[in-house]
Amino acid sequence: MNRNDDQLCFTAVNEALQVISGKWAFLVISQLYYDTQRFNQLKRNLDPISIKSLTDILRHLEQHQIIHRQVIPTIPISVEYSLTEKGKAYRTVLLQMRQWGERWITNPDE
Amino acid sequence: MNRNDDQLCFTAVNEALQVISGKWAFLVISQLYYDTQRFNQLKRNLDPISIKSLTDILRHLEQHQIIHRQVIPTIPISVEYSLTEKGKAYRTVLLQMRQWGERWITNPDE
DNA sequence: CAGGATCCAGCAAGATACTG
DNA sequence: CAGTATCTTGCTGGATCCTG
Repeated sequence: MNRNDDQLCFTAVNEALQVISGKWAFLVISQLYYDTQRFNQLKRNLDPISIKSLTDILRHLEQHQIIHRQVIPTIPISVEYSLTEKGKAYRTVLLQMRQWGERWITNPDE
Repeated sequence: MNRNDDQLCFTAVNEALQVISGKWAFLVISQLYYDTQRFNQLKRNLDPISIKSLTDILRHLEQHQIIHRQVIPTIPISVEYSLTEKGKAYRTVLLQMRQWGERWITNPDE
């Protein structure tokens, strides 16, 4: 590993940080990993999230192309949210966080 | 990779997220990776950070045992900040973020 | 040099009411 | 069902002044 491999690129890391900024982004991504979900389904699973917070974070993730929003023109309308490839790839970051967390929280003294 | 390897553990991931919450934590960790640094040295390198923001984030990282604070009783006093092992290990998370960022920002369409 | 204390603006996020 | 609109509050982060 040379110095370049080791350096952090501000732009790249910052983009990654913005994706999970806020209180709920990580949980939304977790929810969508295994299933496409509709709005109210997400709301139930993320209880006690407010409608506003949920819509805000969904818009945020959509702008960053982490999730895809598909409107299904039934009556009443329904909207499905799913992870994009970019969003699915983000899981490697979250898994690395989990690893670090487990290593240093569960067994902090080893 | 079985399902368990793939699942995100809320507590572990959340701890990892709290570490880099806020605007400056990531940059402080970057700064300290190669060198121990004193307060004003950090302040210069992180310009335009305010004194308050810097002290806040240093306290925050110290509480999470990411950095170590050592007072050196010279006159005037000087204080050295360095990464703990836990803090150094966090770099794997940031490097994973960099990788993801470079893959999906620099070449978003591949 | 390395902060502590105080004040304040701006944004995040919750509660509530309403709509196609 | 899936939101939008509005109001309100709590916290983040910057500016300024002060200190051992």
